[in-house]
Amino acid sequence: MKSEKITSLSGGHEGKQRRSYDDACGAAHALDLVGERWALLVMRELFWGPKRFSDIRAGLPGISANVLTQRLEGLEEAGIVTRRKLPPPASMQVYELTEWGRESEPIFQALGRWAVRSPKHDPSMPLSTSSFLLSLRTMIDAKRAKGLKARIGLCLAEETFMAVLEGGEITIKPGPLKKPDLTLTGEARMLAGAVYGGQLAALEAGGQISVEGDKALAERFVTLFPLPAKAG
Amino acid sequence: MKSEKITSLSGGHEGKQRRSYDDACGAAHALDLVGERWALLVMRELFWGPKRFSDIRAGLPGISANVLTQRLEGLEEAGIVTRRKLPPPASMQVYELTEWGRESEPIFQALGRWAVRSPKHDPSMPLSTSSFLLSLRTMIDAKRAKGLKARIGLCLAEETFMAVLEGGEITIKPGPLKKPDLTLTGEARMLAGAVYGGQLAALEAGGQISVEGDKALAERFVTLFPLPAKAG
DNA sequence: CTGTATCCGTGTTGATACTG
DNA sequence: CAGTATCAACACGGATACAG
Repeated sequence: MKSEKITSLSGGHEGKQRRSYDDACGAAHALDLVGERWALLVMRELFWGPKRFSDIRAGLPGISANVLTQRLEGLEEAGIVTRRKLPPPASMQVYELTEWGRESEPIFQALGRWAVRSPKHDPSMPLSTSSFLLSLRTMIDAKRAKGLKARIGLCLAEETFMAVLEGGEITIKPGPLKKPDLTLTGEARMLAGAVYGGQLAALEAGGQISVEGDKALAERFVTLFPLPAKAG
Repeated sequence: MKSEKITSLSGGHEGKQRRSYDDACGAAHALDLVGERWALLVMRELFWGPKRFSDIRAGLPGISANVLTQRLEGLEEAGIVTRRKLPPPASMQVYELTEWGRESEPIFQALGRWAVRSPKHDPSMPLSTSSFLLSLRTMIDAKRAKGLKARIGLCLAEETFMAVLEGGEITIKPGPLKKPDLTLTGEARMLAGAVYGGQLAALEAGGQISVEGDKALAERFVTLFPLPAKAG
């Protein structure tokens, strides 16, 4: 009878045992931490600030409540997510990434850069706000963006973000931006169509997105995110 | 009755249906492709050249034959792995990564760099040859290695690899190296102890690894791979 | 010897309904 | 809104049997 390959990652704590790869390889350990179904996507939804249970769920069509509960517990146990109760007036619970959790961004970038080259990738599926913002930071071409300095407001589904272009990088924070050079408004999928599908003019004409401010900047902005060639 | 969220990724082909996240996000698509248990680790085992079924299994303690068969089928279907039959004399089947499959290396690097900072990472577990080689390319500090040019033979568990240090990078290929500056021999876990645990001298003295050639180079080599600080 | 297929016990996942 | 309970379907891992 062989040993059961069930190593407790919870350190003595009498909670449920987790399946482990029992492998010293860093990548294998990463999968022990975030390799379960939905785990990485839950983290993705938390990248741009704390969220409530239901708001996380809204960005993850298909996840069920019990699975989200389990993933949040697991991520909290691993030190990737913390849960916080806002002070009494609002008195509600939110989840947010720890600092280390936020430092997982390169994982998403590597996954995204590689997978969009898949012959099977279908960009017409639903896209959450969080995914879209992450994709901008993933796909920006530093060479093309170098020398461009701009402050851009992004309004997606009732949420507002400030994007700052500088030194070939784009940084994004939640919240409104004062006196932006440009404001883009629309659903994530539509803005993705403008940025990745070259449909800026058509989508604006069709009213699916709105472009306020420096139109020339908008035209240039959407050229900064080239998609890599498909594999195969 | 809701739709079943079972989207065929196999395009009309009447094979098994796969569970999909139905999400345009690149990272989500990556998980559709390689998010199943063991999939990434199977890829890891194929990074340094074609392997047979049993050799893959040897690097993955805990995987069962039927699961490995399923993963290889899935990876082949996704265009990540191909199966090839060697010509009649040897007449056996091997699996290898496609070019696109090999380009997934940054995913392993991002996962590894992030996860070794986990408070729960235990480097004393088994380590496959493939993992160790991948870790060298992941952890090398370009600044420290810059200006160092060397050819190093690595002999791990009956397999030989050639590592070439140049321009702050290390490239690794299977096969023996003619007239290396240095040859390191030992099990992956022991060599890892030398490189990451600062145990070069002790392990050599204990006979667990052997160092042939330029000893000063060996001393310097093991300082090129600093581990990042733990999180939390 | 190298894989593949099938059976089976168990654990994980997900849809629905339900509770504080 | 934020989860819990329940149950059915599926995936996993072990064993074994089979095919080239």
